[in-house]
Amino acid sequence: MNIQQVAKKTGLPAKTIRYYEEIGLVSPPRAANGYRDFGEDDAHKLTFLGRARSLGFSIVECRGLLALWEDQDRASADVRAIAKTHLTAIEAKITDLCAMRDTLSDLVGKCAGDHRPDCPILNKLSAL
Amino acid sequence: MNIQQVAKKTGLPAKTIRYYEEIGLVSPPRAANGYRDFGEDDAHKLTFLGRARSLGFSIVECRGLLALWEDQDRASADVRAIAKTHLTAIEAKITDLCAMRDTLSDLVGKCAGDHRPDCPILNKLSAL
DNA sequence: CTTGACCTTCCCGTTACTGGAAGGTCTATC
DNA sequence: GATAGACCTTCCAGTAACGGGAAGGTCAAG
Repeated sequence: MNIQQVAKKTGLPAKTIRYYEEIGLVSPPRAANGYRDFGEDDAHKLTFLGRARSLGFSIVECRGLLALWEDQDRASADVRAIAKTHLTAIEAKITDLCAMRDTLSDLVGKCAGDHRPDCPILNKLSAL
Repeated sequence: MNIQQVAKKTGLPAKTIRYYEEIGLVSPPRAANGYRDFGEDDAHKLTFLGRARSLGFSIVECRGLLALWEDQDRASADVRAIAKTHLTAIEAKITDLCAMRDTLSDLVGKCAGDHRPDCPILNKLSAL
């Protein structure tokens, strides 16, 4: 498979796949002409990576998950630990964003949004 | 005021303040020895920036808010527009993260997390 | 044999800083 | 006056995870 084909199959941009090769997440063999020649195993791995990334796992975490995925003797506890850490981080981010949203939503609600210069949003940001 | 003093006063790291000067958000005068010499106006501006950043506004948005803040003839509608756009982006991000959280939370709940290799998390990520 | 769609590598740009090195300055103390 | 330590300065590099685009090789079709 050439890179465009595996891109289509996995849903990842070709650029991303090249990048993943560069950082050692996949190592497709090369054809005689120098083109990457992806096998089903590579495609499967890339699909795995795409799913993990879409769940917000960082590249470092993905590397860890990939290693566990390929280790037949892994303990599910190790996978669960990575996922739990990530889950906690996501929850923290959600909490942060919700606080921002609440404040902003409140301010937007209070701002007349007309031609006049008086603005509760700016007032809040510049309050002493 | 020297940079450390204004840093303490605004809660921003000195490095960040230098960066804000570099990108033109503030322009403190220099003393004879070359040190930045912040006035109350600079400190106030930096406080404003810190608050806006803590609400998740990007630097570009902050630049816009700052310009409006300093424009006595501004229309509150312009401020409100920036805030609403940002609010929408935040809400989208929250939606995304909540979806990730739900999926992950479900998977973590299903994973035994013991010494055995069987793991619903990896199964989900590698499903064909 | 040419066109167009692939493929390759390489390098820069993105966001908003952070860390660190090399070197000048100020203040206090001995 | 020397020195130590706490400031200050600039500049350079790195972060996460790619995306854009240039320059150039390859392949299949007409």
